Amino acid sequence: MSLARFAALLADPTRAAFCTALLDGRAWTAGELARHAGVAPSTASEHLSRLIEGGLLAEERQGRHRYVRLADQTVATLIEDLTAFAERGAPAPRTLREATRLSAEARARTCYDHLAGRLGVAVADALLDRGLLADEAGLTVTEHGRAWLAEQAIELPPRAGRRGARPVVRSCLDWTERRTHVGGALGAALCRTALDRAWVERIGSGRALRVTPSGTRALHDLLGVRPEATAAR
Amino acid sequence: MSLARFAALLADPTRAAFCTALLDGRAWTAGELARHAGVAPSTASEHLSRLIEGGLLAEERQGRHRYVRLADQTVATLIEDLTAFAERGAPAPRTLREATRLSAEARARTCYDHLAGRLGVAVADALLDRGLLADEAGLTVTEHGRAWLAEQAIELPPRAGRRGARPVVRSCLDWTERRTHVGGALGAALCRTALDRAWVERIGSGRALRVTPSGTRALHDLLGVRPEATAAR
DNA sequence: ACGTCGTTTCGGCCCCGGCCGAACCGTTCC
DNA sequence: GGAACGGTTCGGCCGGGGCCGAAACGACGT
Repeated sequence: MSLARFAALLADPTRAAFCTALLDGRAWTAGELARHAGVAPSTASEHLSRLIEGGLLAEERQGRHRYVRLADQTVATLIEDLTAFAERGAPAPRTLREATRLSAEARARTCYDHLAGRLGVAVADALLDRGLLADEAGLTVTEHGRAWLAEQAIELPPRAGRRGARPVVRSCLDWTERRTHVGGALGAALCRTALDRAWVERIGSGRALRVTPSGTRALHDLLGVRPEATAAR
Repeated sequence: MSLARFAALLADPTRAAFCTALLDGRAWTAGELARHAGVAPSTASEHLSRLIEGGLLAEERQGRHRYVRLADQTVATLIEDLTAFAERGAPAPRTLREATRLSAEARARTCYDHLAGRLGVAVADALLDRGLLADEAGLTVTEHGRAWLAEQAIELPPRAGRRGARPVVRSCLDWTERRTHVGGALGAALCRTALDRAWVERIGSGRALRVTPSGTRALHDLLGVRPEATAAR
């Protein structure tokens, strides 16, 4: 596919809205996306087919539902990068609602399937500070780190690290912080754990997260993440 | 600017052709681009205005000429990334001309203002092997490296490394090799030196480079780059 | 001063593609 | 079986935007 044809997939407001919504890493149904973007179901259906055809989205049919999600992490990164570029130098948001959403996402959000925003960066820093990760020609999990993960009962997928599977740790550049945070299978496992154990919870239907009181404590006790790092300003 | 409006800039075959051509890092005139893309000068003029308005291109007026180039390195990276994504899984080129061009670009090419392709990766590896660069939380020039650059009379711009100026070394992911090569002010200086001293020369009007015999010798003597790394296959 | 050349502006043409509603299909629930 | 529901297909409408040619503009060379 040519560059132009590919870019055209994201060049429509409705399709762009779909992709932005899907950045939360969850699978949405066709109807949810249609309502979210304010178009008729028939319109949404055609858009989804094109996005899937173009390799940006993956679908999963269940009964009468059509679930779609971003095809993989690289798509999520690409869309975040493009958005960051498009929005650079953008004027301050004009509505309070918008300002609140942006501020919440800057504080803590999901980036496809892992943690981003100040929370994501703080966790990455903590893992490096404690020697659980090392930064030598790319991030790697240390021996110490493996032991810690086992201790915390944070499980990586069985095939993690094998040839062909997704890398265990992948650094991912954060557009709000301009800092790297932890992606890859480890990033996904950490995010899943944080949601499962109610360290964080989703705010509304978007990508923004709130760190719960017990989460604040857990992150501090386990990783030394300072509460200020993720508190509302 | 919204994601959709931004993507729309690249979603037109003519504008995409302009950006791809400009990936060679040089400044082209409006007329050259028009002929290159096969459109009327008036059409090209409108496209250029939109790309500049959108921050993708920078212009410089000289007399009756309008020179344009990519706005900066981040734009070049963005376009290379998008192209790589769009072309993933693309079938083998259908024409001999196309196959030749791709193979030449994979061997050695410019990426905006520095060296890429197998040549770029080989040079980056050589700099690391010889301890002229170190990879510690990002690439940095070592003491040894500074001395070597001075010895070779390869000059960095006076403000290099100062706050606000472009970083001295920036690793840049190569889409053909899936390996990092050297960008930033150092990458630009190395590329300029290689062209000035006729270690490499441009093939035709594109981004592809040929390593000259004296270049092969110089790269081997100075950096230990093996001739096979950049010879035609 | 005059012609040439690179570029820009404008008017007008035309097609691509996004949108909807209506009809249809398959699943689920009663 | 029938009704409700999510999703899809199709036909038709409509606007945006890419294209060109004509005309104008400004720089340059003679």
